[in-house]
Amino acid sequence: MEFRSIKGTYDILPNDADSWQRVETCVREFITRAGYSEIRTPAFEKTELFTRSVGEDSDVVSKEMYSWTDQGGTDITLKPEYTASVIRSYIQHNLGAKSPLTKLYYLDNLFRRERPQKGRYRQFRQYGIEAIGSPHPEQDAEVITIAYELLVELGIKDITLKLNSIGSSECRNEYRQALKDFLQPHLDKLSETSRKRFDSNPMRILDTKIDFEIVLLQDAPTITSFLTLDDANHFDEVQIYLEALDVPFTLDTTLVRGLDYYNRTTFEIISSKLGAQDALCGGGRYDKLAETLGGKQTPAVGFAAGLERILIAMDEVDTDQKIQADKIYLIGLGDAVRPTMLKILGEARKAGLIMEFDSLRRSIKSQMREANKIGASLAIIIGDKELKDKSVQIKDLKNGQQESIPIDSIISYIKSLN
RNA sequence: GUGGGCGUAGCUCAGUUGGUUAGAGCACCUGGUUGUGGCCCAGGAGGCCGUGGGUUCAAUUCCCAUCGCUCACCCCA
Repeated sequence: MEFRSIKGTYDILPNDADSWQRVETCVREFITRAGYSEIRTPAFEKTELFTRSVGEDSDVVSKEMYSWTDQGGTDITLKPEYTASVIRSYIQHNLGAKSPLTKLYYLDNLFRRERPQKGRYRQFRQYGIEAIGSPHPEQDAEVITIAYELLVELGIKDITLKLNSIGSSECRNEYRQALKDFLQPHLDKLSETSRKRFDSNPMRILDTKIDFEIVLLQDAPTITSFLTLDDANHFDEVQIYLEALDVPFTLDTTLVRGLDYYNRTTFEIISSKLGAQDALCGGGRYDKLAETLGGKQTPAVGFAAGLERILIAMDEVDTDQKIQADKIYLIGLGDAVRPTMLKILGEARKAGLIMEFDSLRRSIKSQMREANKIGASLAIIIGDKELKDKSVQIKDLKNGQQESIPIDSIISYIKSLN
């Protein structure tokens, strides 16, 4: 085969498109009800938007971006995540001037060049929301609740909400030092990757999957004990409000997000139905991002959820409830009837009827089989005999009853059936 | 970038201790008398057995390479 879809990309065929549409519709309705409006930004942005916001040293920027220099010499990158792009647009159009609180959502394609595996693709779809303008913990709680309740609404079971606070940058510096002090004596026993992280990004060591290190880290200082009073209060309030909203969560002091712009609240929702890539969604607060991108100081909180992963998690759920519209199949016999047949088709569709016909000039038997296959409830048959006396046969495919009616009354006849 | 698993029909998979025309189920197409579906019956189409090389009288089968898919590491949604 000469051409196939590129590694990490895939076609959504008609069969799967049904479930995609159901999920997308559900997401849009749910989020719209919560008062969030859609924003769509271009598929690519200046590369620097991401290097600056996501972080030069992050995995996403350092090795996963689809970047190129265009013919005009501009460095361009296919969006690997949406938040930076949304904030760029927020600043560019001065949305903050229209309202002190801006609530946005998106549902779109993103691109990262990673090795594909279960729940991870190079072109993937996310939906996400951003609440821009409020520094207060009730906003964190609302955002988290939307993430959680939407998954529940989609029928996904066995999900766990993990919550943490990584504080502000000041206390993170202190914590980073404390963590290094703690690990220093054990440095020679750590894995190679952990030793590298010791210098570059010690907090990532908390993500380790090595048993020995997990045990060792049980006694390590936790970020929560380094939070400033304000940070700690904020975190406490988030928890109080989540309880008020009846959203169950578990605290996880090892939850360190890979994007640089987060501060204070971070969270993640995982599903046991997925493989190693078990995060259905993740997000948190990012109060400094707008400034980083040259805007005014603007607190914000949001999350992103992977739609492929949601679809995988939903697979266990029974989603096979096909909406069966009342289809009509138009059967023509012989060359002479064709103009009349197409006239019927055109008028029926203008009248809002759901009608299909056979363009293969097949036998009546084949056409009847086709009518049955597509689940039509009625078949209209027109041949030379009918053409002569300006009538058609209408057959009810459920009970097999068939009758002859005048060709002019097809639409009114069908409408009278409902 | 690194490792494991897997590549036979559109799909799910048999099979060959190396030996003539490579199979099944589902799906698809056409028929089962003159112009009527669903069940049933009959027939049909569709595979360079992923690709290239090697061993052999003989390779879909054994060996090597390569490509692809997949899962995992890393990181993330």
